[in-house]
Amino acid sequence: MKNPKKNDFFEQVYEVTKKIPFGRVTSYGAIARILGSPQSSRLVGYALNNSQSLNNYIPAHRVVNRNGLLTGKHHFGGETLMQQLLENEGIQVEDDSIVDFEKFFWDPVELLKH
DNA sequence: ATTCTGACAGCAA
DNA sequence: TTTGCTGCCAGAA
Repeated sequence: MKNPKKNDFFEQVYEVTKKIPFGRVTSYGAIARILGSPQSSRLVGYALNNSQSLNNYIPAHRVVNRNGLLTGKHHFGGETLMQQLLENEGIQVEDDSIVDFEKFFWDPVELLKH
């Protein structure tokens, strides 16, 4: 995934998101950071939004903001769909916020070290 | 070509 | 502690 010049930013976001382990979550900022643009976190959310129209399965529900808040839940159709997806993976969600967020947080930087 | 818009993050009040 | 403003950068219009 180290090919910043030819790969689309969006595509890189998808790749990282797909590699989020089951039952783990990460943040928009973490993804932006791993792509070399720590301040493009907004673009990450923008990309995930676009990903819904793709055929690829992208676990976008595993991406939340830095506080573990389900800021993008409204883009999952229902009001509780995103939450249910997370709970289905064993992640507790309370008041649109992930319980023990730090505990489930997965930093994409893990991909770089083999 | 120019303007507007975010599924964010950081910092100032 | 909570609320609000600002920077960011790639698409869409």
